[in-house]
Amino acid sequence: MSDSMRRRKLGREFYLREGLEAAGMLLGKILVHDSPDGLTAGRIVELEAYMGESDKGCHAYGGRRTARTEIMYAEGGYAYVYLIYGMYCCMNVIVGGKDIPHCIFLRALEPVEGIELMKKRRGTDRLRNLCGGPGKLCIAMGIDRSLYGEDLCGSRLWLEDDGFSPEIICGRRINIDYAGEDAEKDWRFAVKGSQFLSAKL
DNA sequence: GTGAAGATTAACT
DNA sequence: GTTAATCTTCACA
Repeated sequence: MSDSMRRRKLGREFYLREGLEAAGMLLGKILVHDSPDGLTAGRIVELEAYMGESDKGCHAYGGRRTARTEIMYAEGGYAYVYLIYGMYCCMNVIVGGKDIPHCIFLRALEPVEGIELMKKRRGTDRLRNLCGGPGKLCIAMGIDRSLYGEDLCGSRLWLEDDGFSPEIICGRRINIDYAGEDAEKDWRFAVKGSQFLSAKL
């Protein structure tokens, strides 16, 4: 393949932009986790933007700053991993500058590397079922809360650009009815035509 | 210290 | 379409 297909790790500067711009840029990028069990990687095909203190759907809405949301106030380029419903982990990428708690919630990945390991972790052979949802992708990638606050410019968990520039479609975010009028915002983004989305857009 | 609610999923009817 | 599983986090006392 040509040089443009070579993957390169995204640097700190990539994450220092506001949420909606970062969302568009992150779509189609590759998430890589070098775990003790092996390396897994997946292309981001679906995500949602959470726009900080003014976004009712965001954990940092209204300036809420607790042990859990603390990492969102750091500068961009860190992982925000949390447990939901006592059973599943979800992963976010922190973007924006220091004290600007924008984040990108990863909803679905397309498996790229370490697929056998993903199948083993998920207990299924169906490719489309490996990473098609926020909880699923964390299981498949081996992401848990030990990666809370992990530096995405480090060597355990990071994002890569392989030159792929997807056609982007957008729609309303999912399952945040409690967010009132902010639940109406078209802040969910996906790669058009991908077979790996968590829900129809 | 106590209690209510949740950025989900899979298995139901 | 509805619901149980399951436990951390946060708000209040």
